[in-house]
Amino acid sequence: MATKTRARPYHHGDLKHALLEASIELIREEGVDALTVAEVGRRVGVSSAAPYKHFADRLALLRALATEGNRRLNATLITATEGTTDPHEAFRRSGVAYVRWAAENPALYRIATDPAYIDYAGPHPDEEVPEPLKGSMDTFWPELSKLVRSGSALPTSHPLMEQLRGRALAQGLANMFVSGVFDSLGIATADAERLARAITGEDVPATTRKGKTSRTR
Amino acid sequence: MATKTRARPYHHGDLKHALLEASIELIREEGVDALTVAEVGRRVGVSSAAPYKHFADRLALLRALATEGNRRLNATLITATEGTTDPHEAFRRSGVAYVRWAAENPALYRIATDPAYIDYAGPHPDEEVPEPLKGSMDTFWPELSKLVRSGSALPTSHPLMEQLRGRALAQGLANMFVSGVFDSLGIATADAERLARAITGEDVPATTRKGKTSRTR
DNA sequence: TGTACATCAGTGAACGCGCGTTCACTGATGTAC
DNA sequence: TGTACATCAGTGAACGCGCGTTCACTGATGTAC
Repeated sequence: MATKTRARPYHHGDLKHALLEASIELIREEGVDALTVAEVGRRVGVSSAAPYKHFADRLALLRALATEGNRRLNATLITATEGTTDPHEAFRRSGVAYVRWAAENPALYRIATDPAYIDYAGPHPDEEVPEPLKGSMDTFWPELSKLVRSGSALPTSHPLMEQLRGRALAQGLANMFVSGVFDSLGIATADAERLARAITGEDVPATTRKGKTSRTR
Repeated sequence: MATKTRARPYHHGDLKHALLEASIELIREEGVDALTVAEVGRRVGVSSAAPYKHFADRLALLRALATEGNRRLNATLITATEGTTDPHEAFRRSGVAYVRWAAENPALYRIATDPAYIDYAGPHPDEEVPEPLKGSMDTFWPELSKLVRSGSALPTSHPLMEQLRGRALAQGLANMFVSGVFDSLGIATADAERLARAITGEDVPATTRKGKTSRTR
């Protein structure tokens, strides 16, 4: 999709997509606050009014970004669980993948989980339905809602409690990465997986330092 | 509007404190984005330039807010663990208190944990040292940093891993509340504690609906 | 096949707005003698 | 005790800025006949 620097076609071709792409790059480089309609247009090499042909307003752009972020995150989770039949293992893998994705895409992760831009009750009527979001764990939140609101007992071993614990764990760890605690402590992003594994119940072996010649593969 | 008709004293007396207080109220009511220097001044009934006599710029105000938020959160945690000698129980209680505080102060919690406004390596040189922050768990992050960077093994049962797990759990759950998932599902903030307990390993009994003895659903 | 015309996707200038911040000022307070 | 003066805390007007958004426009494309 990388357009070569030939004489710019008078119509962009796929401006909407390009705008989203540029937005993602922008927030990655300069943070969420740097995202302005004008700047995104600038990056794509288009007038500051052009984006309004594809997004009603700034909020619509943010919402589209959130949708795209969730689409990518979800795709990552699905990929991570491929090849496993054990649901427990699948759940753990997706947790690790979740943390890693968040650590690698902090800005987009933030937008994708910001209630201002998403709607847990479903997509906004004026937005396209994010197909892949209708994943396997789609029923989790409604089920949890019903359980809690019924006022019934919440045994620790309840499947929903265990799933919630797993999600909270992953989200909390992801949050730590995104919030920059580790950065300011000098812990590399690459260690996300090690910590995630250790926390989710796997004994993580020592790394063979100095030269990165890891024998254990 | 003019608040009390009492002849306004020409000097406010404790404007700095009043500005922080007004800021907290403002973000609680209208969200973090609504926080502007001008609006805060307006709320206190003071000119828009007045705050600059106490805060160098907008960022300094935000940082002071973050510091104050952490001070309050930490005080809450300390209170929550009073009266227990069992460190395990103390840790769990502080986790529950953490989630509850975050659920009740979402906007302030956000600012207080935003890396843009805090510095995990210590307070900024131009800021006052937040005394109570030097709490009991002060050594956690440095210790974790040393452990991870040493590249040594990370057994699941390692005390630091267990503490990190607890923190991630609390932070994840807090995040869920702050991010509004539960709100949009109709789960009341009051249920924060029940969920937090269930997740941290306590079997939570059914609620006896006071006043609402409805079995009919 | 060519022509006419509707529609689409961008342009570029302009706007109003509220923000952060500065500045010269003034009214009140503290203090030295 | 009073007086003089430095310092402090707040005022109110003003500024430049960049943002979001609108608007009349134009160049390119699609389509009916």
